[in-house]
Amino acid sequence: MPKVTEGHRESRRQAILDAAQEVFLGKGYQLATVDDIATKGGFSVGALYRYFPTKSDIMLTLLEERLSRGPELLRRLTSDRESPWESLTRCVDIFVSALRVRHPSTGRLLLVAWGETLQDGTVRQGLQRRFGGLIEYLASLVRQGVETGDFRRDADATAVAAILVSLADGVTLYWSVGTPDVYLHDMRTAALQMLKAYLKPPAAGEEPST
Amino acid sequence: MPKVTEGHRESRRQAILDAAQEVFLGKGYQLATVDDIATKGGFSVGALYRYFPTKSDIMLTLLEERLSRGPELLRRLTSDRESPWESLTRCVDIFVSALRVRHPSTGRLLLVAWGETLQDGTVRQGLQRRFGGLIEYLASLVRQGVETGDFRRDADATAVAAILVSLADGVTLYWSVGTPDVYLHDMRTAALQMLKAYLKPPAAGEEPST
DNA sequence: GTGTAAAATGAGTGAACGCTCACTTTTTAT
DNA sequence: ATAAAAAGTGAGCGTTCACTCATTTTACAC
Repeated sequence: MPKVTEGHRESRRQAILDAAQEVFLGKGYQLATVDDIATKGGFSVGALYRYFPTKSDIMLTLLEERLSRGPELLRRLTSDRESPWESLTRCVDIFVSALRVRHPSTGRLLLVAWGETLQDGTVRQGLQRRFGGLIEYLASLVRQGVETGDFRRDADATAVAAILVSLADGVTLYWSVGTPDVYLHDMRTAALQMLKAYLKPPAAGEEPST
Repeated sequence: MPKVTEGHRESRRQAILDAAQEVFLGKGYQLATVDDIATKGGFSVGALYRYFPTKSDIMLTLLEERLSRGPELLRRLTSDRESPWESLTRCVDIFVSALRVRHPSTGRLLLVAWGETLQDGTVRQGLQRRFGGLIEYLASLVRQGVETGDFRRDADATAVAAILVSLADGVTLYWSVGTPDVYLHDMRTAALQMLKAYLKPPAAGEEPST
C-alpha cells in the first residue's frame, strides 16, 4: 500500500483551504481563479482537483468548517454557572474580540459568503442555519434570565436574540470594509447599556450601577 | 439636429438601469452578463454601450441613484416639529416598511453591493459614505434629544446611531435571504423598547408607558 | 535497490464573456 | 422626398477561466 499517511492528506487539504480562503478574502469568490489558489498554495491545479471536485466545493467547505462553528463556540465559552446576564455580556465580548484580534479575517469570509447567497442556494441555507443556531442559543439565555427573575417578565427572547445576531453581522460587514476601530468599543458599551436597560429595568430594588 | 429628445434618452437610460437591476438581483453582479441585461431589457448589447462605458459603470450608477438616497429620504420624511423620539421611531418604521412593502428589492441590491466591496474600491467608498450619512443624521436626532432633556444626558449619540445603522443593514441581509416576516415585526417592537429604555430611563417622573 | 500505485504536474480544451465595429434603421430638419 | 446624423444591431474578436488527462514524480512495502 503505497498510499500516503492519513495525516498528510488532511494537512494537504487544509493547505488548500488556507490558500483558497486567502485568495477569496482578497478578490471575492467569483474573481478568484483556481490558478490563483494553486499559485498561492504552491501546488498545481491538478493537485487541487484531487481534493475538491469543483471550485464551488472549496467555498462550501470553508463555510461549513470555518463559519458554522459560531453557536458551539459561544456555548462552549459561556458557563452554566454564571448568570444569564453575564453570559450575554460574555457573548458580546467574544464577538468583539473575535472581530478585532482573534479571527479578523472571518468577517471578510462572511462578507464573501453573503455575496454568494444570491447565486448559490447551498450557501444561503448554510447562513440561515447559522442564523437559526445563534438565535436559538441567545434566546435560551434570555429565557433563562426571565425564568430566574433576573430579566423583565415580558422580554421577547427571540426578538432580542435576532436583534443581537443581526447587529453582529451588520457590524461585521462594516468592520470588514473599514469602520473606525473606535466605533467598535463605543458600540459595545452602548449596546450592552441598551440591552441592560431593556432586560433589567431599574424598577425593583436593583443596584443602580451606570 | 436629428438628435432625439432629452426625455427619451433619459427614459432609455432608466430602462437599462431597470433591466440591469433585475438581472443583478437575480444572479449577482459577476454572474450577470451584459447579454442577460440586453435580453431582459429588449435591446441590443451595442445600445447598452451607447449609454454606459462598462458593465461596472452600470452597477456604480445603480448604487449612486438607488442606494445613496437613504439619508436625504429620512431627513425629508421626518419633521422638525416632532420630538426627537418621534423622529427616531419614524426612522425605524420607514426602514421596516421600505423593507417589507415599498422597496423590497433595494435590500437585495444592497446585498449585491456588499459582495462587490472586496473587489471594487469605488463601491466600498459608496457604502462608507452611505454609512456616514445615515449615522450623522441619526446621531443628530439623539443629540437633539439630549439637549432638550428628553434623553439621558450621557447618551452616546454616535454609538447609538452606528448601532441602529448596523442593525438595519444586518436585518436587511437576513431579510433578503429569507428571514421570516414575523421576526421583523417583533424585532421592531423589541428594538424600540430597548432604545427607549436606554434613552428615556424611567428615573424621573416620566409616564411609565407600556 | 526495485516495483508499484498513489500523488502531483501543467499544457491543453472548450466554453463563456466583455466589448467592438461595420452596418442598418430611425428620427428630424429642410 | 431627401439628406444627414444619431440610435440601434449582433456577429465576431480576443481573452479568461474551470476543468482534464497523458505524463512524471514521490513514497512506501519488500
